[in-house]
Amino acid sequence: MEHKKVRVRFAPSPTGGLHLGGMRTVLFNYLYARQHKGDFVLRIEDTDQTRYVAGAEEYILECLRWCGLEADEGPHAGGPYGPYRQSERKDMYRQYAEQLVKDGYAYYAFDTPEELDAMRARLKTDDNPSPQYNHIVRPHMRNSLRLLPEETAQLLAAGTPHVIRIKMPASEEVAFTDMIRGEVQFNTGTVDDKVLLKADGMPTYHLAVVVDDYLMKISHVFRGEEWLPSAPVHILLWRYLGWEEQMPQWAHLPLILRPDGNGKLSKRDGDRLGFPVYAMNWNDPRSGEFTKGFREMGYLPEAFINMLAMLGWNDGTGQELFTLDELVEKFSVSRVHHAGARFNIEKANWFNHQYLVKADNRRLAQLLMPLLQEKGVQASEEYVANIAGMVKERCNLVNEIWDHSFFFFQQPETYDTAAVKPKWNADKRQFFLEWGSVLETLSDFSLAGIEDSFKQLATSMNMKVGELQLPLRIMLCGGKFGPPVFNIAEMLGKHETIARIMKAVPVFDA
RNA sequence: GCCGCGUUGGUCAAGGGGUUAAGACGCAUCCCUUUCACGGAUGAAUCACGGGUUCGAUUCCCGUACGCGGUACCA
Repeated sequence: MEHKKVRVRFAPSPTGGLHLGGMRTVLFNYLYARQHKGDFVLRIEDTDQTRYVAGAEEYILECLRWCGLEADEGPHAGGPYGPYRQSERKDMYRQYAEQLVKDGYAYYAFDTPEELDAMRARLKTDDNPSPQYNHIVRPHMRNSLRLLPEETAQLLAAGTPHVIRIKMPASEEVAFTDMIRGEVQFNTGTVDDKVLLKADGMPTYHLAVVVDDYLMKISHVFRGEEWLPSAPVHILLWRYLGWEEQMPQWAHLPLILRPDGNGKLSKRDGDRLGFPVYAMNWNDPRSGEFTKGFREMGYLPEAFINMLAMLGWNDGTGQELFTLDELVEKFSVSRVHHAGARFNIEKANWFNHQYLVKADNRRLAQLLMPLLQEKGVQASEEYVANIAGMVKERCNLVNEIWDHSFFFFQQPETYDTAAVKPKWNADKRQFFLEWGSVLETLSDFSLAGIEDSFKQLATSMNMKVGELQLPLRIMLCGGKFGPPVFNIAEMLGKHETIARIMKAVPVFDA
């Protein structure tokens, strides 16, 4: 068992956008697999036909691709343990459920949804708000445990709709060692008789995970903490199916919580608080609802991943910036925090800033192109790259580069005159007019050339350089922002610089 | 209700019987810069509560409180 090859899986259900928590589960699976030279499998858990959403699977694949966390096996890549969509494996599950019935670990239940509702309504009290179908109530329901064998046989023969439920022992301790939490124990008496096979012949999650993890030789399961309560069901299934020796090791990851208040982070929180929750834009074909994702908001995938990794894990040294390779090398399950972590968009922005500053300018230019096109701007990639390099350190998101550099692409329409007018006078006006003609004849329109001419003229006119820089900035940008002024002038080029000065002077005069 | 998992500054968190209880984000002040940012410096701010155990508990044990998760023919 210790020598078993590491095989992990990410098993989402294709029902909508992939959010933060899901992506972090992907990450941890990926890190563990790579670290142990194992396999990372993607399995689509689409056993609920009613929740199927067109495009969700492709969307998930694209999210993994964006982050560079692609699976080795899956519906997209194939592999020796396919098919990797549970809907395509439908026929494989029934036999296991039947075997469990035969072995006395499960039973047929013929209760209709209405009968189940009635049972719950009848048993519901303040002390027991959600009655379970368990060892206490099952003797009173329509199932093969209570019915005579011939009655059951008859119902079955007649094709009566039925499910197969696991028969949880009345009181047995089920314990296991969670890789993150250590010893965890449950009493089976508190767990209900989960449905394993639904009336439509599809397995539920509980049966499908166990069967598929077994068939796909999964060695370690990383999943959200919300699955912890159903772990005893899964463990019993492994045991009842006779596969306990092959059972994977469990690791229940802490949840990612809302930044404010209480509860698990949801898409709604993002909408309400104005930050993304999904990895990429998601357009729900059913509701028509559109949700913005990290990618389109201008986050870099490496920053996104780094941020996700630090949400619940750290290496103990205080280091916060890690490349994917470093994470692969340093990740350790024992250092995963036990408690849930509140998501903090400010910190996410800081991570992105770190990577944005380090990012290659050509790449930033390419990422920016769609936005520029949207703004109706035409510029060469080289020009955009230079500009991105100039302003990126004052941005958190790729998309913010525009907000800090738009004046490179279009002349100011309005000016922050309040910042210049109080100190605007004839001398300054004269200075800019003269400097304009100096620039005309300037052969060396380089940063140094521009700056020197500016300073020389200022000195010769007995004026303070510092007091002239702000007006110049406002002439060129329209306001008090942007990179160092002379850099802007250089980037704009001689003609544009002069044009902007001449355009602004009368505005300042007015 | 029941079951499970948690609880170190506003947030992410290190630490783990004796520490001035790291670091990061954010915030504040200052320096740099006649824009903004970056960078630098400084600062405010934390061991949920109550019992044990111990010479000594933030750290170990037990309770309590609080939070979260689960309690579907959803995953």
